[in-house]
Amino acid sequence: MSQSDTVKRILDAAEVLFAQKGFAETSLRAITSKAGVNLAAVNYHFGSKEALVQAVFERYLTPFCQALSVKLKELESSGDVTLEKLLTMVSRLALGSHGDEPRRAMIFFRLSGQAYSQPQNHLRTWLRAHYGEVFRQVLAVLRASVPDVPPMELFWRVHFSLGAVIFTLSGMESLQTISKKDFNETVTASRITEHLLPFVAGGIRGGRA
Amino acid sequence: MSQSDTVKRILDAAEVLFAQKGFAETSLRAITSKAGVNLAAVNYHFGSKEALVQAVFERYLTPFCQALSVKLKELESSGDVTLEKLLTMVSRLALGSHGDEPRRAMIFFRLSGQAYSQPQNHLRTWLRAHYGEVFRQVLAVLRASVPDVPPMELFWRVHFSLGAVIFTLSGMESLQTISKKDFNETVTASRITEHLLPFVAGGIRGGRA
DNA sequence: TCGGCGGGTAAACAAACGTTTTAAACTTAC
DNA sequence: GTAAGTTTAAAACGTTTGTTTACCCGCCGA
Repeated sequence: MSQSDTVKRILDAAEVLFAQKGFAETSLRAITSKAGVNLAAVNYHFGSKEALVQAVFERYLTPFCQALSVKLKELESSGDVTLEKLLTMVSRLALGSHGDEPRRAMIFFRLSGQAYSQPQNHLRTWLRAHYGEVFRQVLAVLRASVPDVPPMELFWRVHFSLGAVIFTLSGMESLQTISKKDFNETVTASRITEHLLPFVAGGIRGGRA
Repeated sequence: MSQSDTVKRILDAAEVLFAQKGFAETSLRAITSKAGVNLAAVNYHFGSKEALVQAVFERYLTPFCQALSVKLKELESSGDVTLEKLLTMVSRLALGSHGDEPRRAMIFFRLSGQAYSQPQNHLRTWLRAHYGEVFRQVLAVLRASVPDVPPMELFWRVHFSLGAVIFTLSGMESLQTISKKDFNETVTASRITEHLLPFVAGGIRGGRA
């Protein structure tokens, strides 16, 4: 078994388990046994459990943010930037940039939800330090797309929207049950997004479509 | 030291630490040492750590839900139920029903955020079993207040709104830093609510105020 | 006065955790 | 072919965890 293979298998197992049970509740032994590698391999390749967590996010976010940055510049240079264009672009990227769509996207959202609701902010500060730049780029384009909304209002509405998105998508499975029972509708990430986009757009604009 | 005193001190310490560091990351030793009681007292009075977590929520939610149920009936019998009336009623209750306003409300929101983002759903199913009834009451009144919104749309929008509320309010402290720096505005729960209510109302109505 | 009983405590428990150490197996280069 | 370096394997390390045990104290009814 080559080196890169072991690293990849650890990351694959880790991201699934972290999304399923949380960071603190997932032991290295569970990860390595699911990955079919030795326990010591994690500390050998990553140094520590916390570094493994970061590596999981890194493998996810780095390509995503690069693609986002490119698409963002495309959109900006295209001339007319509307709120809807920006939102659909971001959501398409989040849902479809990874090959096997729904499974992977779901894991990504659950990880994000975990990262943000975790009280100790080691991970959040690390994320901000590494990926804050792209976030600011998106925010700048967003601001230009709704020039009527005052900056502070926009600041708040963005956070409300983020909450709606992450919270809903990371809790998708439990919603699955209710939705199936009450409305006989199967829930997928893209299905949710259809409902979510108008909600966010309306919220950002401030109740006036 | 009387019995109720020990139980109360454990609950007080536990709710603060749980909100600060999360359930899994808070040890019984940390709780008991903060509370100034013996380690074994937790298992003696509550049976297990999980039962303690439930007890913390129970002490919070039971009076809140009772008050909510009363106010809800008041509102219903008053005749004209508007969305805004319902939302301000709920938010006032959540913010002000506990004596020492901001500290306690913040802890409550952080605990809710933790409960909902926790992957294993022991806690969530327990909460639903115990307090789902009041939630359904609110939902019924809400539905009556916006008769134009189809049930399934409303279902989704409620969850989006819940996400916005819980996510934002449970991450208040980190927002504090940013808001202070960029806008020189101190963040309180009630201040957030001023921004949050129009956002939620707009979102529920579906972009049309 | 005695006996039991609920509340409280110190000490110990087994289990699980992240991490480190040891050595064996493999790859690579000369 | 052998030595150096890299990766895997198994075992043990020292902590920390939630929980349990055994004992002590003060009280109340008999």
